[in-house]
Amino acid sequence: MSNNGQDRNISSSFAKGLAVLAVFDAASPSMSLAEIARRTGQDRATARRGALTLVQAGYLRQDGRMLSLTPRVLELAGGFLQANQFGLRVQPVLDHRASSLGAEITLAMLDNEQVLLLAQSTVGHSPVTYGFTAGARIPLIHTSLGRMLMACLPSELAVALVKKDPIPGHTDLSIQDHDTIIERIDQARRDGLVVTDSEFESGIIGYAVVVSRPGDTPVVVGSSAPRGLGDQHRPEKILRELQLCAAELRQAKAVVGL
Amino acid sequence: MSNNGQDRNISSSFAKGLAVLAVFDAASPSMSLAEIARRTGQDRATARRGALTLVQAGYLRQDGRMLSLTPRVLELAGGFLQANQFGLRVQPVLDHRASSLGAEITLAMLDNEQVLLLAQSTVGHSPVTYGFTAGARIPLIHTSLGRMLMACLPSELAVALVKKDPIPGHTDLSIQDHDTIIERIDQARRDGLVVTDSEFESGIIGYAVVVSRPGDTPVVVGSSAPRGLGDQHRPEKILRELQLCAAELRQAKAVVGL
DNA sequence: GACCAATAGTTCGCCATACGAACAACGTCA
DNA sequence: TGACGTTGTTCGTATGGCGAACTATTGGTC
Repeated sequence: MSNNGQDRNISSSFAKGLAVLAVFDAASPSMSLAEIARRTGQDRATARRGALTLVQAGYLRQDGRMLSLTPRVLELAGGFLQANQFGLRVQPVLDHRASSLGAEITLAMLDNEQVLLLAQSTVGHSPVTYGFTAGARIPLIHTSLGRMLMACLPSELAVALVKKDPIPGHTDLSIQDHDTIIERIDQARRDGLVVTDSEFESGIIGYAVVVSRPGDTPVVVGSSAPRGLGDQHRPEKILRELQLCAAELRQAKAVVGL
Repeated sequence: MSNNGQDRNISSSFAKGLAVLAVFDAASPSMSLAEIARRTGQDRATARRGALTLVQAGYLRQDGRMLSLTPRVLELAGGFLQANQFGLRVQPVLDHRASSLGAEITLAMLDNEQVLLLAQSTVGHSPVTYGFTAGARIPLIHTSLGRMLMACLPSELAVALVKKDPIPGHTDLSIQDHDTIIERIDQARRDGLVVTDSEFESGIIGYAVVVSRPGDTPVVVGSSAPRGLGDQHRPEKILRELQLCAAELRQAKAVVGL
């Protein structure tokens, strides 16, 4: 058979190998060959070839039968971060604002129907630390960042995303109803900001505002604070600080063409 | 011919594709197909298949004839960072110490005969900002981090690294003589610390100390300050703070088995 | 510890797939 | 305008990857 659906321009072996590399995430930092095969849906032999190639290239490390990522994968991300001048243009803004605010600020965008964290400020004595880092992924539906990102999309796309999967419940305050969530997203679109309360982690209030200009790839910044802190952490102050942060990022032309 | 040197366990197409992904660095954030082919030493057609596969997988973005990395590559690094709990164990230590010190602190290791930056503290009002980020690479020979890393290696390995390439001169104070550099590395091994002056960037003094335990993969922390600052930035204080930082990282068991 | 079952890792013949020479499509300088 | 260097794309061929079959390892039961 001459051409059974495969594009001659795409290298399927390469794509399968990439899938092996991508399957390592926070939930499974170290896996056996069989596990990799299961998670990628590949034949064990195929997964093996991919993994051994990654080991030889230095991206994967083999301890007995377990495989895990090596620091070399950072180099791949480093290319992106330096190309977009994150160190010069993004991080200083996040850090400065976070220090005025006294809480972490996170920069995020949409990727693969999840929230992809791009950068994170780090102030010394933040009251709340999740341990999320750049490159981590968090859910769309029940986070302030995710809601804000969906609000940047055309309405029908956002609706499709919400209705796509059954909605999980992270806490007992997680909104489970499709229509209520869509309504919140619409409101976020009108307001240009989002506040969520205890929907992803109990007792934590999440805030988010838009960074990107309408039409560009959606990018947002957000922050979180435990419920019931003193005057200093009033929602208005946090949101104002986030707006300032977003404005500075826009001005620095830091997030163009992501 | 049955087996002309190729290992049946390694997928050469995958390895070539990875080379395409890895060729994007700070110096060339956006490249044409022909340029990728040249830099990877691959045939243009091969480079094209690799690049198109990366585009389809979402790691590369095509604007006209230029290709550049997408934020999705961060996800790969995210897996590593989360697996090693950088957000929880490393970043807070770096940030806290950096804030006492009033200067950035960088965590680094050896990769591919260069210094690979693993993590970087971020204090709001640092006097000196290079804009380096995690995943960036800097030279071995003329940086404090690099010298300290080489000092962690068996002597003959360090010597081999120094003698391998002709030594570039970044500034007019860069040491150009093989033997002098080897001597400095030996001294670093004895002292457990390194100080360099203006060898990589003029007017900047670099400091570095070891984090890893002897026998483990070498990991170091370092900092830099412009020459001629006030009392607060005396070398002793910086080195003491770095030693504290290294001790805390060891205690947090944060950098085991990299 | 001997047995078995289930699961994990590895080999090898066949054929789908990736290689690269050849071709086409731009630019661009004389 | 025509000749040339450069870049992107096609297609026949041989080579490298697929996966069924095999072997090794783990873990549970008597």
